[in-house]
Amino acid sequence: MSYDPSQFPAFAVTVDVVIMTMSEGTLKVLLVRRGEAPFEGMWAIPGGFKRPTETLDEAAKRELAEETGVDVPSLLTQFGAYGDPERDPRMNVVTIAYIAVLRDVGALVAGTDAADAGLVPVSDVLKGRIELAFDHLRIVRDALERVRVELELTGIATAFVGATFTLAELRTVYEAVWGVQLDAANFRRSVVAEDGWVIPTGRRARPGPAGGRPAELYRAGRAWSHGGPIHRFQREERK
Amino acid sequence: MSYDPSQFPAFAVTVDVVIMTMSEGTLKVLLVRRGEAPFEGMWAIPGGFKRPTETLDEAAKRELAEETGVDVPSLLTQFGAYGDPERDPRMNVVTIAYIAVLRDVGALVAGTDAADAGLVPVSDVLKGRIELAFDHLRIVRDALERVRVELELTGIATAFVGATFTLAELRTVYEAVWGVQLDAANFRRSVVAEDGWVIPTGRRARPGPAGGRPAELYRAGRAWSHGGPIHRFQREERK
DNA sequence: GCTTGTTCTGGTCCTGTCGACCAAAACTCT
DNA sequence: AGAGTTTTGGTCGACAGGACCAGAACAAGC
Repeated sequence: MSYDPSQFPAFAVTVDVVIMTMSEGTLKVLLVRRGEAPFEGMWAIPGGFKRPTETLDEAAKRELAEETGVDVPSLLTQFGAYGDPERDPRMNVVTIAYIAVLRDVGALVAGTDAADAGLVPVSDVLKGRIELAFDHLRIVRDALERVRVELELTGIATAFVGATFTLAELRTVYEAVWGVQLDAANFRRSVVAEDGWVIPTGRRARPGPAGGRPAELYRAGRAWSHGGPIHRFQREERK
Repeated sequence: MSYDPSQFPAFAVTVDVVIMTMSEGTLKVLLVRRGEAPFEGMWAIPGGFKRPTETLDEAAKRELAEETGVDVPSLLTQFGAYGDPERDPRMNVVTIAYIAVLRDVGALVAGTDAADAGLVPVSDVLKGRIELAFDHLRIVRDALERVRVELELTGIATAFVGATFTLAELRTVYEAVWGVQLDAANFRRSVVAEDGWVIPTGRRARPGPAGGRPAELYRAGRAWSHGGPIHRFQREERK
């Protein structure tokens, strides 16, 4: 606790944002291609320096806006800090990592220069099929684990889908994030039973190319802070 | 993503450790009294500067050892980063916050200068009966919430008790952290049913001053990563 | 128009879990 | 010995969750 304000080790502080989305039924993460050394040309999580005048949350929000143009993120959660001495070969950098969960940002990404930004399946990153700069692999791993927990504890699931959605869409979120298969009927019962979480709009969705009965459209109700309708514990152990 | 290594805003990076323990049946937090400005004489969470050569986890471990002498913490978890521009009036300080859960450290604290370290009930801090320096109140609040979640998801409960313990001791941990009342018989069934989590030693504990049947002594088995024996969801809603 | 295929919706059944409650066991203290 | 206390073990009922089935509502093909 010896505390000398004039003499302290200086660090660079950055904010990295793991932007996750559902696309084509699988969980994807937004990556950018680095234009400079070190790790030039390699994929990385978007991020940048924190400014002295802003809070960490504000910095994350700014980085997200700069990268995707999304201004009001439905979910932006801090989940970890990384400060290993050798994580950046140039200097001492401590980074604060955030998760942003967005509705499909495929259009946004396509709008930017397609060469330096892309949506990549999370599984490809975890399996090492895509190598990331710095310790970003570890950050993505931790982010996924956090999303898995958050999915059970909070209303984060609706952040993956649009303003209105079918229960089948919502179900694919759980299935993709947890890597499980859920019974459509049972899922429906659990979600609808949780009072006030999803609100029927009365309208119906257009069936997909394969036909099928049109699904009811719902919109997100209040998000709870504890205890979602779907739990994953037994599922994992038995699988 | 413009990234100029030679020109970046410099920050001080500190590591703060919220040390929690069970004492006299209630949840307590270890606080130190500040000896210097700002906030001189006020209670604060122990912490200090991160060194450029160590990782964040190592820094937290070092701070914990310096403060309590405990070298092998049963639990030391990073749970948040705080970097509001005005959180330290002197300069830009980003702090990484850790939780350390320890078996009763009352003896350790008594060993140090009693004037500048003390175990304080967490509830007193949350209710504002004890004012903390910086944004440490918020940090303690977040720490408690994290412990509550962790208690359900991991084997953290055994970190609060000693090497061997009775199920009644373990039950008071859940009751104190969650603020609930649990049925002793049901608690026992749940915990013992979880295979391999607590291991009976065959020995028995001495009954307390009020007498009563002597309880079996257990020791901690493996800690699981997901899905503890006790859940709190319905409990909270009904209470 | 009818059939087939697909998807969503609603229902039943069954098992396991969890809380409430009760009773016996094993100790201390008077 | 008896009262009080705490642990341990058991029963019972409510309820949630998963497996499974059937009907409803659409598209596409013949």
